[in-house]
Amino acid sequence: MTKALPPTDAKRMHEIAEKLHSGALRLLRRLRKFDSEAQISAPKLSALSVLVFGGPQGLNDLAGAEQVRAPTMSRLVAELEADGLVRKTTDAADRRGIKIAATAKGQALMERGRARRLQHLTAAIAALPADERKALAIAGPLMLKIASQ
Amino acid sequence: MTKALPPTDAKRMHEIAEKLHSGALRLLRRLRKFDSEAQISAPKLSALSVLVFGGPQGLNDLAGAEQVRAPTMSRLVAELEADGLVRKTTDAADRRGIKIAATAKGQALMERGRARRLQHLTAAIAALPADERKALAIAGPLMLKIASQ
DNA sequence: TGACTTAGTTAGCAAAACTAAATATATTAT
DNA sequence: ATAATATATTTAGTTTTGCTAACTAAGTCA
Repeated sequence: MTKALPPTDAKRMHEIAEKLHSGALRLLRRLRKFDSEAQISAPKLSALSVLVFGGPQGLNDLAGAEQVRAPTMSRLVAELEADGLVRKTTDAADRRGIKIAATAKGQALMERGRARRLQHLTAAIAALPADERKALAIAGPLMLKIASQ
Repeated sequence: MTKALPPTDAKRMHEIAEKLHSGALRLLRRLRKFDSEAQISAPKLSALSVLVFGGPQGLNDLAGAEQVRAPTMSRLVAELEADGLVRKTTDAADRRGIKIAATAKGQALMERGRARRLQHLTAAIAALPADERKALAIAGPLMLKIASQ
């Protein structure tokens, strides 16, 4: 069952990608369980999260990011705005467009969930040997870099 | 703006956790955009994903994992079953329970999305310098380990 | 045995998500 | 100026989600 020959470069890249993907997926899925308050639906929470972690953006961009049609996102944003979690401002340069941004309240909401997740993740990391911790310390910023390419 | 003193251990752990968390989050959010087919609603896709990547399980476990009540999951599973993506078998040992498992069709559906995501991730990884790639190769399995604690 | 617990389902209902089509308004191109 | 395009919203409708309460069936306990 052991590999007799060294895998090709392409194979190795793919294997790293595979493991990274499933690792990230499973980790976040696990941490998600510690969220449990929020008082806000999944689609709205997801949209708010995009705004908090990805910065202010227009309606179509946000709809695209969330893979919904514009009217759907328009409603979600209106509801988030009614809850005081988001603010809409008309773009001065192009006055058809709006800029949707998370309010302090919206950021605080995401922050509370994030804090709970981080509490558990921090504990897990603290229990690791130093070399493994080191690898994770490098990997975090790297994933971010890949994500923003 | 530079740190005059070395941060405490607790602070370092927390910072690693922070970066890892946001890195994983942003990376997956980015890769998610390459999904775009599926033809299945988000709650169902998420449940199916749990089954494919987490293995067969009972209704209550699945409901817990997805943070929904049992009746809701019961219906979602029934719909997935009607689509041939999932199979229910009664547990021989405890005949109240059922075991819900993804079918080959269900696995294939997830696999297609996964393949598209991996294609992009592999390309990004291949473009990295060797040492960074190395860190990611270690981080993937590590995140998985943390997730399954 | 009979009472209790556990796993899952069914029924009925309210809320939410999502869509296409139509509309208002601003911008760009001819 | 006029037509075409782009951004966002409203309307009107369907579909899906998700809940509680009530139920069936199987296991456990005393």
